[in-house]
Amino acid sequence: MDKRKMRHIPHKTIERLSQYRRALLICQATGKTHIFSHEIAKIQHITAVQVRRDIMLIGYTGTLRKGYNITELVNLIGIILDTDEVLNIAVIGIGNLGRAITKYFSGKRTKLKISASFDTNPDKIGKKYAGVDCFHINQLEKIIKEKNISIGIITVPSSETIEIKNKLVNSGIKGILNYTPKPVDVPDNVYLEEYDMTTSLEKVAFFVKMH
Amino acid sequence: MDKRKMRHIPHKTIERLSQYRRALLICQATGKTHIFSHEIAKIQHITAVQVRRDIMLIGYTGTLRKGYNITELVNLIGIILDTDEVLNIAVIGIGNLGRAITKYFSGKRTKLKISASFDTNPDKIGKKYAGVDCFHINQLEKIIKEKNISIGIITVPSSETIEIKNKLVNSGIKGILNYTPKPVDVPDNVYLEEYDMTTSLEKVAFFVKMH
DNA sequence: ATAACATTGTGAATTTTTTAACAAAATGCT
DNA sequence: AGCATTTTGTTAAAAAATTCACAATGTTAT
Ligand SMILES: NC(=O)c1ccc[n+]([C@@H]2O[C@H](COP(=O)([O-])OP(=O)(O)OC[C@H]3O[C@@H](n4cnc5c(N)ncnc54)[C@H](O)[C@@H]3O)[C@@H](O)[C@H]2O)c1
Ligand SMILES: NC(=O)c1ccc[n+]([C@@H]2O[C@H](COP(=O)([O-])OP(=O)(O)OC[C@H]3O[C@@H](n4cnc5c(N)ncnc54)[C@H](O)[C@@H]3O)[C@@H](O)[C@H]2O)c1
Repeated sequence: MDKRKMRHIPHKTIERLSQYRRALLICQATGKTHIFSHEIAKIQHITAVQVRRDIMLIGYTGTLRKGYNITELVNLIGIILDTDEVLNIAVIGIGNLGRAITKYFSGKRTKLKISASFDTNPDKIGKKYAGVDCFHINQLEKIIKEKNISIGIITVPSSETIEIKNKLVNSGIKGILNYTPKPVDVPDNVYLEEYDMTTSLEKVAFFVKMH
Repeated sequence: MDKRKMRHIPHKTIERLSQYRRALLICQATGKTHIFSHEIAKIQHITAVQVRRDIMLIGYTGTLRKGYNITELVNLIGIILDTDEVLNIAVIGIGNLGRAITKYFSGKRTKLKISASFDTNPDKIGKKYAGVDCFHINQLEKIIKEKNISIGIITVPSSETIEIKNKLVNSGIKGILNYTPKPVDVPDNVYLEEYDMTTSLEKVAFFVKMH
């Protein structure tokens, strides 16, 4: 699967591939070797056609009446989503959310590794959280370069968001995942993703209200 | 804006309205009274047409060359998204993530209120987190009914997810926001939203890899 | 007063995403 | 072997979401 072809995979498919892989790994752990499109669909609350279409788009082919080989499919998704080398990640702000994230990723996916965390609180600096060292924020640029960190996750109080974003951008970060409720702007060469659970919750509230 | 009309608002617009409101409230706090579509667009990293289209869909009209009245627009979004009464929410599992969420919502939006939290750890039960009482999980059904809770946020270890989901459904919950990496199934009358940051992070990683 | 400009609102066009429909082929049943 | 069933892969159709294009019209500058 070359880069030209990968460029044509829709954004939505990329998201679903990540979700499929998680579901597949869970199934794999139960000893299953093959899975049908409708089984994946059930887990993800989507249609079987959608699953088959996504799998078709990445050029994988299942076996008729047997379904998809889980190991092969997982590997192929890995070829598309994962980098060749481990991708190093930093968490900025090791409060409740930062710790939840760090713990969640520790010793998990091989290709995504939280390699450092940063804070300003002297009680936290020098400690390890889920095995990850916590450094003072003014070491950010140095450590990012040293450890070849390419993604930063922002979990500081929102008053600090802009400053942290600037520090990350100045350190040459490639991608930012911003979990604070303060939207940021980044240069074109930095990929930005923002998430605020207020939106998820308000969406649930809206559809609850609408029955 | 009656319910019939609201049903025709696309899902994506609902999400963006929530985001617009957050951005508008921030702008409002700085003393601004009006805002242009391209200003909202800039904050949200989308196009101005998209903003105008969304605003058109909810039936609001700006002033030519002056933009949208922030207060009026915020109020109208409130009419669409918010329930009339306060909507009570429970957080199940008051670990790192549960506490981050509880803190984030405490004393924030008037219409969404975290009214109770639940855990099994005896050290946590009876305590308050960001002003919210923590109860033992076997009080779930009782408290949900007593406090008229309609949405549950699941933040327990993923091994417990299914059990908690079942307890919530049996207690008559209307909506579930599942933050554990274990996908769940719910009956048709319960609205479900799931979020796993692995997907966000893998998406960032993918686009970083693609330049 | 006039020209130049900025901004909204929206019909039409385009693009993206999802769904429907069904042929092809493997499996199992009788 | 023949038939019914299941499941994939894909083409075509439909639906949803986004963007284009521009008329309408208020504002500012001269
Ligand atoms: N996106 C979401 O859904 C969501 C949910 C909950 C919370 N949040 C947000 O996440 C952020 C963190 O929430 P939390 O509950 O973990 O808060 P917290 O107060 O527990 O943690 C913030 C941490 O950042 C550190 N910090 C402060 N200034 C810093 C700086 N300049 N550089 C480095 N570190 C700094 C603090 O010492 C603290 O450890 C907040 O902005 C909150 O609003 C987002
Ligand atoms: N969606 C995401 O992006 C994301 C990010 C980080 C963590 N997570 C997930 O969120 C969950 C919580 O993470 P965390 O770091 O807060 O974990 P944690 O261990 O700090 O918290 C879990 C809490 O649940 C409680 N608990 C255990 N069993 C329970 C039960 N049966 N009923 C009620 N409470 C129970 C524990 O006592 C603990 O307080 C995990 O499943 C984790 O994988 C999701």
